[in-house]
Amino acid sequence: MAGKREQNREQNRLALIEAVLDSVAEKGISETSVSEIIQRAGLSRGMIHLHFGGKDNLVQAAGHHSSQEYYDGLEDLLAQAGDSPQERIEMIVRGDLGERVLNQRNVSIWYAFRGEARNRSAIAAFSDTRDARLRNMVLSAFTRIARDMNMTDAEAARDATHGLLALLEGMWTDYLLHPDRFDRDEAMRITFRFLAAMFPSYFTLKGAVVQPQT
Amino acid sequence: MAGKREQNREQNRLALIEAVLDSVAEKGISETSVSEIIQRAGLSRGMIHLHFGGKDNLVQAAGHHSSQEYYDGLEDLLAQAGDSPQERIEMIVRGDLGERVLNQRNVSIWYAFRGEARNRSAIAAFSDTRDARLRNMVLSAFTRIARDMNMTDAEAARDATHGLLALLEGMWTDYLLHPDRFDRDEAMRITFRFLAAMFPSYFTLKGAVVQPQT
Amino acid sequence: MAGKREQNREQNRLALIEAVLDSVAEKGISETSVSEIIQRAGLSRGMIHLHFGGKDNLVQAAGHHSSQEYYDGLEDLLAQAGDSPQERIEMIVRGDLGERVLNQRNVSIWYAFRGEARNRSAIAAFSDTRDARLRNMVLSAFTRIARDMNMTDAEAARDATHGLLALLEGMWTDYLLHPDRFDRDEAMRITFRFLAAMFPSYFTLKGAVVQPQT
Amino acid sequence: MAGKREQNREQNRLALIEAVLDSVAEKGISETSVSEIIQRAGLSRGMIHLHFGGKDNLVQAAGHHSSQEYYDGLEDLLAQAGDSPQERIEMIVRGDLGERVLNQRNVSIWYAFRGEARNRSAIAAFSDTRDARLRNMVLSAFTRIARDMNMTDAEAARDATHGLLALLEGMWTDYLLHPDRFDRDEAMRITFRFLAAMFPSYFTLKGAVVQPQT
DNA sequence: GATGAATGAGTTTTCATTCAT
DNA sequence: GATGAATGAAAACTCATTCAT
Repeated sequence: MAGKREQNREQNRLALIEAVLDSVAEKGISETSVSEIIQRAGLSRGMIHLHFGGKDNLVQAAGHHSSQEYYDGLEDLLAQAGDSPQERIEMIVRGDLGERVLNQRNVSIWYAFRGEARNRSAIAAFSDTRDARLRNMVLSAFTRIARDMNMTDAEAARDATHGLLALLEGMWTDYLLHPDRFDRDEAMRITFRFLAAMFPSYFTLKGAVVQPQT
Repeated sequence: MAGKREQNREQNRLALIEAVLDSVAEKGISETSVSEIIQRAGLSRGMIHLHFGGKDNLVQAAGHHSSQEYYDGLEDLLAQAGDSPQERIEMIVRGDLGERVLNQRNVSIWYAFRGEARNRSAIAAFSDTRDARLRNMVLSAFTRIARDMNMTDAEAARDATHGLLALLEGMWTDYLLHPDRFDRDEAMRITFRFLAAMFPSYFTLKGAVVQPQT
Repeated sequence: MAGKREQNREQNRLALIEAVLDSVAEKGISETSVSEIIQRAGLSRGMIHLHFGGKDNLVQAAGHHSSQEYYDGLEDLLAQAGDSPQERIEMIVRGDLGERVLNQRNVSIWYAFRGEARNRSAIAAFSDTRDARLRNMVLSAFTRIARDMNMTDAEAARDATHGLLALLEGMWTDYLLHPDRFDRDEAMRITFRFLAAMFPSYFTLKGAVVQPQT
Repeated sequence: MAGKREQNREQNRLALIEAVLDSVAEKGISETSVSEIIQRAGLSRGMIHLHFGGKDNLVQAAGHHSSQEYYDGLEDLLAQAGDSPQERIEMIVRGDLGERVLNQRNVSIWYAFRGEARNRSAIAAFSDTRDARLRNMVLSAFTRIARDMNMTDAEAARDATHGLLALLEGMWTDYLLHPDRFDRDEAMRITFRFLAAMFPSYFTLKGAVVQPQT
């Protein structure tokens, strides 16, 4: 079996990354030691330096991996979304606030990495390109809606984009600080309330208005 | 002179706290070592244990200090605000997005502590009690507005509170990740756009509507 | 073809030995790691243990190889030398200070092994047995000269041997410490000056006096 | 006692250096680990990094120290030497081959440091200035002798200097490789034989001719 | 009270060796 | 036979804390 070793190699790389993410989520970055990582991964000490050349690189790779997973998940969802702009936006909101993405582990990891300038900037390069794509998707959806509504306010679509994404970010922070009392439905309702207030015939408290607006 | 000693004591305590905050802002929590702190403060190694009994306590005190400063600043602003609920809310928004509060140092510190908060409950603590006070101020303002508007939706005020605070949080995250391209006026406009959409006769893109609504 | 395999085997052994010598010359013994060696040799990690049973054995073999090369070269030269004792001595001097033998790589290797020799008796060993042969060649040449000169001083030949070899050693050290400013001709002249001073009618500043002394 | 701590600090620095030199002499550089050093010095692990910032720096400091001791010792001797050039040269020879300087420990250390390019070049900078001073002392002594002898050969004094120092180096190598069979008197006799051969009325097999030469 | 040299537990890193493929 | 991923003992280094001065 020729590929087995190669396959195992990749498996171990991934096991280390997952171990880092688990540890970061549970104990925080500063308590994520090499010993902690290898114990969780059930691998040997030397492996980290073999595959990543050092702990720091591994931690960064883990940050990269986590960010990649987030964007991949979101883009998967969008591929399934309907064509109307409001449906696409609804999909993003539901994705971003859904259990698969917004959960204790992810939120802890996300904030842990953001907490230190070092990791922040290391991940930023990659994250920003993906973020820009997401931002543009939202922006083009809002632009279509604004055009449909014959809105004269040139900044409305851009502000709505910026505002929606900021609101979703804020929900994540909420979750981080109060995971016990966080209410997913409430977060969703608040978000749609914001959308409904800005684009009344396109959104309701429950989500997108799917029927075409006459 | 006993008073002078006491005064010096307090000065040193503060110098250490500020040194921690500077270091946390610049290097992050995990690179904020005792050596880093005393070098910045220009004080001796033993000082930390003399005044705080250990590094962890000092870091915690620094976090506490930082959050206290934030809420103190906000309350100062509120003391100057008009009586109307929309003015009080405007004051909070302007305070939260103003230069004095929303700047690189503060944002870095805030996120650094949050990144570790999950694991160090001691750090998490100070974020909470005060948080409730701000939340209640906003909630009571929105409740008054909702009552004025004869809103039937029982959750509107609570949702608006939650939404506004989340939006502001999101703006902070924006600033954290892209301090260079952050536009304070845009953030303000977006926030008021959200408020204006929900409470049209109380807010405009520019801020609170101060005149009484007939 | 069985012979080809055998040939390849020998090729790999040699490649490893040369890689060790290159690394020792450039980086020193303590920085000559297995990784360094296999990278230079372009062979696999396991090869070292396959052929030599471990790194230490390989390093020792490399030292042995290097010293063998030195003595082989010297004996080649002597085979070409004239019969007279002064010619044989001249040959040794020219060989020892010539480019083929006295060059940066060799000197670095030589001193690197000597630096560790005291502690690793295995390394010390190969420096010794061969050394005796060289010493005896020189000694017998000087003994013949001393007898020819009717020297009464019983120790003269032995002292001359010891002195000449020490002088040559000293020249190597000179080269080691200042390869840039080392002057091969000067080294040669000094050596022959020493010989000419001790055995005036057998040596001049230029080398051996070849004509028979009446 | 104000200076006691400072004094202790210096004592510990020195203890570490001596421990390194002992270990290098006995076990060689590659087996001189931090654990080995602190055990010999009876000090704590952290001390090395406190005083020297790392093992490498300590090892280099030790090399520096050893070299300094050598030159200091030699210069002390010269201060006691007579005025005549032959007496000064005799002093250098006796110093260099005497027990205080030429002993197992020193020779092992000297060659260990020379064995690796890294240490060699690190010490070279300092060593070379001192070496140049020594070399000049010898050169000026030989120059005076050559002038006294009305020697026409312009290079004689320079060659004698170079040759003498090379010969002494060679004796050290001898000692390194065969500490058991090394004979200090023989080394001395050979060296003076070389000097006597070149400057007959100034040196004998026993040393300098002190009486003025008519 | 203040200092900063000293400690040593705990962390990251290196690297010769092993062994499944 | 050859490979190179995997191992883990041992190495270097960091750093909060202590305590003699």
